[in-house]
Amino acid sequence: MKRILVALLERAIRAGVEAGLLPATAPPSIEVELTKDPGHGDYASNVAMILASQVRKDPREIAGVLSQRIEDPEGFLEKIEIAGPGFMNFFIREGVLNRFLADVERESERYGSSDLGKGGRVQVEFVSANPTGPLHIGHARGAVVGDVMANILAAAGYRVFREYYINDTGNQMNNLGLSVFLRYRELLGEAAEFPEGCYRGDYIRDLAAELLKRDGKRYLDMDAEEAIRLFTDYAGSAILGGIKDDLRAFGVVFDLYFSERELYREEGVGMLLRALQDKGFIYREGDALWFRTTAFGDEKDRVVIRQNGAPTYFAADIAYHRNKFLRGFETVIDIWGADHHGYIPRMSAAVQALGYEKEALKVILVQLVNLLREGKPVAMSTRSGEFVTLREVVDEVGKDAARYNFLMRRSDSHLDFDLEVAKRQSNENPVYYVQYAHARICSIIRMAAERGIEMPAFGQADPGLLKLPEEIDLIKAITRFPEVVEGAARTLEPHRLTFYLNDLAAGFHSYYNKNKVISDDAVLTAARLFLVKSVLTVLKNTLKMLGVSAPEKM
RNA sequence: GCGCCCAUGGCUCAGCUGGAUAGAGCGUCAGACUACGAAUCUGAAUGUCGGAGGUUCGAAUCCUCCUGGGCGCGCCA
Repeated sequence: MKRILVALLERAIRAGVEAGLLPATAPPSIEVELTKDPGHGDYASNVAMILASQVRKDPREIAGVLSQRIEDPEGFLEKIEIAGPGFMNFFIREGVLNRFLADVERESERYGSSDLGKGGRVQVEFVSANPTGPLHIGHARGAVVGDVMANILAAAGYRVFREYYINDTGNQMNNLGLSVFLRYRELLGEAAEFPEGCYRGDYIRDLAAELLKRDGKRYLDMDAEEAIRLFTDYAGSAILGGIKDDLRAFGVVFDLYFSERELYREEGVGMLLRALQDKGFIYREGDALWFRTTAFGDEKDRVVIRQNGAPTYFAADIAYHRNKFLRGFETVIDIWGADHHGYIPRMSAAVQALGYEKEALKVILVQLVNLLREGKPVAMSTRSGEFVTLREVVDEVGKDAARYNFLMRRSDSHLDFDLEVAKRQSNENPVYYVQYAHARICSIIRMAAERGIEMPAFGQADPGLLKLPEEIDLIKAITRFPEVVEGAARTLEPHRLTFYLNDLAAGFHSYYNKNKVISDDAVLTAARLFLVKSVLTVLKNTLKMLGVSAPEKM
């Protein structure tokens, strides 16, 4: 409906310009919104005021010109009122909105999808935690945000690819191998000092024990460096395997786990740097190579090759991002912890230096999660091994509650996650509110079937009977869904879905408590069943995008 | 010190990129099951949108300054 009104307004503006009643300025982007107050009609637009400010005329006069020029051959509109400082309020004729329920029936599980992305290829890279330990609660939020963002983009018509970057080289991996090796020696009775930077979690000891059981004590006789390398490989792949399992249990599946080691094959990083050097972005100062990121607005230049000849993390990351674009992605979305925000300018600089548009790289920052139990903070520290793992959270509160909770705030704001509240089956827990609406509708449909009432198709029901204010509101909410998905895709804000879902469920619950769907009036029953079925479809589609189950009973 | 983000009822947060009287949930108080599922609903109270200026028909939203918080400022990843 919104789109139709925008089109009508566009045509009216053009007509006004042609008639010489409006000057031919750049047409503003036309906005139409649902009204909050029924006295303002169903939809309202502020175009007249925008136009007025451009041409210095009375907005109400312009609104008058526009509303006279609006052609409405299909008779959507009851009337247009000009109100306040120059709003145009559209009153939709009774029975018109109901027609849009046919869209829901026709598109069914695809309702809400659009072709906004026009098949453009987008890569979403997320989680990307070092395989030095199991995923913890902090990673969980990024995992859900990335996964759902990918779902939203797919629904909005993009071809989406999910990727996990495995940071499997460098000091941290060495420390992992060393940590396991030290535990191994400890198991064999050798005293071990744990240097700074080592990992102390129980899983380290478990890995050491596995190696001991499998291969005995032969690593003791080996050159220590060689042994640590083997331990690193073993521990890294074992931990990565665990990470994959945990993610799968959380409903997060990647198209590709990309190993950083790939980048070093065939001198990939070196060649890239030479290419950048040719473009003049690399210079030598002292024994190090620097990247001139300041050319693109970074506050200082950054080292890519250290004095000791080793590439920095940044160097590898440049190569990785180039690799992404070479694979044909037009847009690359990275999901990072908010503490990495300072890294954005240099990554953006790198992308531009490689010759890509600044907008080709988008970064979603995800803030930290405060893990609570009954309102009290749970202590966390990776190094010491005291942390609540993703696996434990999923086991304790369940996938649905965990995922939903992580989407209840915009991702760049802090989130309190209370384990006790999340598993409580009460009104404090919003997942159930939505799932309950779904289950309730399923229950109504079951009841109808038991009474031998057939589920009507759109053509069989008389949607014109749906004229209660709550029914109109529900229909409006349903027609809003595709816009919500588009909005979430455009702004990269997955939390919009949970807010929408909550609204829709509230609308339904309220309606349900006031009105009977199934009654003696067969025709009315058919119309209402159709409405409720439409709500069900939207609930189901949204929950699916969130990766949350839609139970038929609970 | 410099840079980025944030500040909205008692608490936790939305606010559709400048619109009409700032909205939810939780908590509090008062109500609703002989009704398709009460994990639900209905109603009530609570706000100088951190403060001060500015931009304009119009500001929670944009600009400047101040206060208070978070984060970043490695040849770490």
